[in-house]
Amino acid sequence: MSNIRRVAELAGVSVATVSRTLKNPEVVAPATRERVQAAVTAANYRPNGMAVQFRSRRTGNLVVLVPLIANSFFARVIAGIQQAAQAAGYRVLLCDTAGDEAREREYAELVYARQADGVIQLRAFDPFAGDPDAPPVVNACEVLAEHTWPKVRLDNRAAARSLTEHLLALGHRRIALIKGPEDSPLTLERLAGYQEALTRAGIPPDPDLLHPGDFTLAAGAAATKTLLALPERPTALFCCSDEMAIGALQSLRGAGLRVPEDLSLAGFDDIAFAAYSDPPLTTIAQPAEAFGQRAVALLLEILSGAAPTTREVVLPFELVVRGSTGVCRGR
Amino acid sequence: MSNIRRVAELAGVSVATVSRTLKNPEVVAPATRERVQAAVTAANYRPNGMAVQFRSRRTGNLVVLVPLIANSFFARVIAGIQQAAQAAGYRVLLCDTAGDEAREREYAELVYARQADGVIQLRAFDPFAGDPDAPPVVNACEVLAEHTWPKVRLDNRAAARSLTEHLLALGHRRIALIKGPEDSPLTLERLAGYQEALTRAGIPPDPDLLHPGDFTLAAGAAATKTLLALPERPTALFCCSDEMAIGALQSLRGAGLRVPEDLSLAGFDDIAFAAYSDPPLTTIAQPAEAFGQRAVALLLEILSGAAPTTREVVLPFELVVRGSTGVCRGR
DNA sequence: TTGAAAGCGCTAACAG
DNA sequence: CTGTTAGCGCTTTCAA
Repeated sequence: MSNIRRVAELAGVSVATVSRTLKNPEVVAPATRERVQAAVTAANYRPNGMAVQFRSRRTGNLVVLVPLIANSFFARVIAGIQQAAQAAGYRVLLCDTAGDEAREREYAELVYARQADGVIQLRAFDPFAGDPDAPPVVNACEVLAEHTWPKVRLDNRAAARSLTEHLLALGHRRIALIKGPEDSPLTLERLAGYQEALTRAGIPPDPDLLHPGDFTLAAGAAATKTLLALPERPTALFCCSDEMAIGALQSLRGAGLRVPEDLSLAGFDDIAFAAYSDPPLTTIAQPAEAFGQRAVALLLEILSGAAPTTREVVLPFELVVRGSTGVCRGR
Repeated sequence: MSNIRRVAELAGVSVATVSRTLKNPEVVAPATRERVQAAVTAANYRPNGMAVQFRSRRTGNLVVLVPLIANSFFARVIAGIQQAAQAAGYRVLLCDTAGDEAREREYAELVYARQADGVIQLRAFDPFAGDPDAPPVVNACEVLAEHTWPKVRLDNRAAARSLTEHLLALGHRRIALIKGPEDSPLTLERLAGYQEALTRAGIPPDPDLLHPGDFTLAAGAAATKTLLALPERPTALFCCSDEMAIGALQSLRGAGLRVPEDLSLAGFDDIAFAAYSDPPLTTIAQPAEAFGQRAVALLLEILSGAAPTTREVVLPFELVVRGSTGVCRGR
């Protein structure tokens, strides 16, 4: 594979002229330009990306830290990131952190090593904690409220409130909540929204109706079994992810309960499968791809050196009512 | 951020010695080594990755071309790739090709630009077609049979045959097949396995029972509607992906048909949702993560310059029988 | 065991 | 408009 010098020789010009022809063709005389272009073709020349990066001090890479790539929701976020990054000429270095902070730090190191220009963190964790010269980071999806990072988030509290109000409006009074992991900001925000709605409706909180989960199918199924064993069964079940709701559905069937006749069920995320369960799932739709796109936009803004115009983007959610929730007939 | 020169000054040695201390500590005198290490810490020095790559002509990056990141099956393959690459000190540049050949070529270009050392292609397409000095590629999942690339694949034909035989053993004679895209090798192989099983059972092929799809929920639902409208309805439905099978389930419910009493249903892939549908899905389990891991292993082998020991890895499948298939009671 | 020196391939002043 | 020149930060001979 040939280098710029060979092209220069072939075209009978200096390497500087070749470089210019490639980057700023307009400053090169048409005749010269054509000669250089012909030489480029003849030599099958392609600039050495490593040298270009090295020289121009810009990698064109973005590191993305994802809790779990295989998750239906994050997969869509990643698709959005991917698309926006590509459109802007950036590449995406994907790291499935699997909740492992060491691995997360390892990838974050790439920025120190100048292998990437910035980071998109999809989890509420700061791998650069306490570092004075931490690189540019944008925090999306699960957000660290107290941090100064630019954020892209949903109003999870309002969303959870909205869904809970929907269940209340159907006459439900015993509404169970299958949460995310105990310490996750997502969990806390959604729990707050849920409790807010109940309080407004004058319903005292019942800790028995709260159950932690980890957003997976299995967690939803397991939590549901526990909740069904309560002396006074809930009449509605609000799961903090659609996957948990689909898991819940299995346990409900196992217990011989019909949805929504015996018990209403709702999820969160509106993944593709939500519309295909039996019955289709009432849920909160999140604009997953938009999370990715907006995060990239914010990061590129920072990288361009412009004063950051936005510190926080709050994306809209939508309550999607399908067949899994219905009027409370119980007790 | 400091560079190697500053560390050298701080430690009172040459830059060469600093470099050696970092790469080959054993060739440096212990006393010197310690002085250098102290200087590295003091200066908070981290080697400039771009310079290292440039100099050593190795990027440590692998490009992965994925048809669709959001797909439940590919998400698992990617997780496997990610994990194996990380363990070997490689990073993954992920490209969601969305079936767009131009985009695929664009990412493939990264290798020419020395921004990546090799490519893992998860689709049956050669972005380097006709190029004499094409970079190292490993082809996994959907494989281009006629190509010389090392491959990691499933025996799709045997898998489809095995599933079809399962249906035949249950007494089914009219078995419909919802395929993948018409020209995909995956489709052709699975179709061949399906037909082989029918032929062995002495059942003449019926083109009406074949329907193309694109592996999505929506495609499964749509194809099923068409198949149910046939004058003589099939008694079993074999979908080439679990997502299509779950989509099919919706149309079957819509038509008032019970599974498996009125019609047996089977999928392919064994995604997590397959065990949670109603009824749970009979399917072919693929070792998705292993596809990724083996592909990385093959690629690294090539990159290391060793003579390639393996040209093809065929991974095992497993027929998982769940509740969606049952004895044929129809007609 | 260490240092000096020569680049890797490219870009970007600065002259001309 | 084009060429000369000086590196970017690091690795790696080659001598000492």
